[in-house]
Amino acid sequence: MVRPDSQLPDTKTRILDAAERLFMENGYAATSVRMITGAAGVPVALVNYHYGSKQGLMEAVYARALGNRGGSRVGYLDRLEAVAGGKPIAVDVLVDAFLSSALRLTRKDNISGEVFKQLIGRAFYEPGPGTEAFFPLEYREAVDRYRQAFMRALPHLTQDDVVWRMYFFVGIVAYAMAGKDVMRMTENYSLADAGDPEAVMARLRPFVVAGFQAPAGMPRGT
Amino acid sequence: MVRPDSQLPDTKTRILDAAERLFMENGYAATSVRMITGAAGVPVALVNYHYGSKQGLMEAVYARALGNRGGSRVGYLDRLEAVAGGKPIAVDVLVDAFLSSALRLTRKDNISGEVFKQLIGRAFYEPGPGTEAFFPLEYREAVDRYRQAFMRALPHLTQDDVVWRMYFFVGIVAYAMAGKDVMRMTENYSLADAGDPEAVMARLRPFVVAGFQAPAGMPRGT
DNA sequence: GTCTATAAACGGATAGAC
DNA sequence: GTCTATCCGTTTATAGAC
Repeated sequence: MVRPDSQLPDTKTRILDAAERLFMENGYAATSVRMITGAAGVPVALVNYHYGSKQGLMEAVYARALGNRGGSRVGYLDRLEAVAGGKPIAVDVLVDAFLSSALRLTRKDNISGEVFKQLIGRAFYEPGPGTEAFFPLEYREAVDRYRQAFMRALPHLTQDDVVWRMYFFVGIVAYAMAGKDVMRMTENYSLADAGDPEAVMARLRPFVVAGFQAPAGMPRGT
Repeated sequence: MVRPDSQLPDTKTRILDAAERLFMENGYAATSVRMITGAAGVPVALVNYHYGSKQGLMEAVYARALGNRGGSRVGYLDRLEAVAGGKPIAVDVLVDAFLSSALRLTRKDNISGEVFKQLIGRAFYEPGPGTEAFFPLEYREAVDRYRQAFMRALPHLTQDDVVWRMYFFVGIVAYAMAGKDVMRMTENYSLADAGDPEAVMARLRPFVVAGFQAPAGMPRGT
């Protein structure tokens, strides 16, 4: 277990690293165990030895990527509300907080921020193991807390309005994280800052904030 | 080829119907040819006979779903611009037009609107055959035309701003169409109108319009 | 056009030596 | 913990009868 003088990570970690990248690039079903072990330079059998099955490996990938973020997800919001002292928090602050706590990455592990984000984004679209298990449990509380905060900040909106707009917000973020950009927008128009998460957030913020602050949507020809 | 008195479609169409549904539900890699032929009630060999390969079948699914929409995609915008006579078209009208021409379905074929939408949405997130080939070619002109129209309507924005906001717009639509709703938002909050495309569009419109009209995003702490 | 039978390769998982 | 060899089911695709 202890190998302080080795250059490469141990086989268990190498498998996880390769799986993370390949699952992210191709998706779960289109990635074979042999592709993973081939990329990691280890024999196939080690996947089952270390992780039990392909599905177990996928779940380990998500477990490492999410790490111990469960607690810290609402921690930031807690602090904001403590400072606000009962008064509503401004929408732009909430949008930033939601983006940061959901996406911002300050890990000690060796996973890169880019990979993490695409991995999370993929969970929003691809059916398969690893995602169903923990996502609702981990995120449900955070979503509800933000919903309440947004409703306090936007008293002109109904709960349905707020939930829908959070849904759209999540959609934008997921697409920015995991989307294929099939219209080649960032390519055809050579958006210089496409690869920089901070820059994308800067573009995102005013769009989403204005969306939240928009008048309520008329349910039907009103 | 001609079977006017038969109750069921011919085998070629039945295969395409089943493939469309299963590819949509499970994704390309997770759907086997045998699942498709099993659902269609035909022997496996007919897939290769009619479509050459599994990939050919996938491409046929997309080809039928997109149909002859190529020409009509910018047709609506053409008419709007003719009516406007050189003056900018209002943002909300452009948003509606983009939604309608990209998503609204008035097909004569037997494909359902729901299936079509999820199929297109899936193209935005899943790597695999069928999508790369035609999407840029079919949509590039439309995207560029709308970009120009949005820029005329929003003179305070740079081209990068407009393209980014169109990108966010597409992201919302794709997520609303194909997303897994992994946070169970529409479920936990029992959004009554989640299944109704028109209702979702009504919720979407004010959010996106306000987002487009927002002040320009500051590239970095300005 | 339709079907059965089969080919040839690949999938995940395991047994057992080291 | 690591690795080779293998099992066995499933995969796509095809050959050839009807």
